Amino acid sequence: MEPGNMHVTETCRPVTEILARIGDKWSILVVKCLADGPMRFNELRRGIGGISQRMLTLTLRGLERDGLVSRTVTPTVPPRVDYELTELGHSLQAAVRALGDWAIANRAAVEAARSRYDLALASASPPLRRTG
Amino acid sequence: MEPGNMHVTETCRPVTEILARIGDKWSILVVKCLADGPMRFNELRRGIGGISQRMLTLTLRGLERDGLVSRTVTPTVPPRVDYELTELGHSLQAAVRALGDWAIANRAAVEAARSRYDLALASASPPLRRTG
DNA sequence: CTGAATCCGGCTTGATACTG
DNA sequence: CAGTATCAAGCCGGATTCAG
Repeated sequence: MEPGNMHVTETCRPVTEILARIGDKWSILVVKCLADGPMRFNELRRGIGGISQRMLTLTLRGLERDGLVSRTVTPTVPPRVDYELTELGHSLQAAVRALGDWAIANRAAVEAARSRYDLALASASPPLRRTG
Repeated sequence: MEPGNMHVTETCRPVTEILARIGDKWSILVVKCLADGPMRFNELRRGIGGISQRMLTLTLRGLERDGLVSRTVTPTVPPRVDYELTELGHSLQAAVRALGDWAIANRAAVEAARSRYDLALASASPPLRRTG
């Protein structure tokens, strides 16, 4: 297996793995949200919108586990917990931006392709569709 | 909602969408596999390894629908179908590479963080864990 | 305020069998 | 070779409830 001829799976495993982490429904949103600075739990919750308490907790735990986010507890009477992007987290955010740029730049193209595909399908596949 | 203060969800929706497409279990592998040139169905299947016929079909359909992959049928006796990255697909592949580079560069750091986290958890959370 | 525990429905994935 | 159809299993995510 010389370089340049290695199996695709080899080259991709890391990508697939990181994608498995940030490819879920909320991680990216959380990371983006934290990009501007530390935030508290419910601040994040509101900032993201639509995320359940459970999923925010789960997402945060996963991110923390992988060293992307740090969690700071201030044991005041109403407990205060701040989440913040680690250096690793920030570097990831930067890498993700490339994907974001692509997404923004090509959003229209993708949607157009999608429409074309769906339309072509609709006028071809339905059983017994005739010209009349 | 002035720029610079727009809701995170706004900025991220495109990213989340593209992530929903390529964030599944196989899309990235397929795209990477096709990066080197056109491939036939079972070629891809072997090249990826571990993917079921069904999932390859589904993944390919999705990619084709979004204009990332083109499908060319040659109606010979054993049918021949070639899949190829479109220009759009290639551009995506380039964007994804940034993420891939990050993943490769920081793989160790992530795994280390993971181990640390799991270890810290193991020595703290189990009910009634004592020093003895 | 932050978070854990539980219950549950749905989507995604996979195994298998069948078709052209 | 390429693809579809069907069915079962598992994980994900959401709502709700309880706790420190």
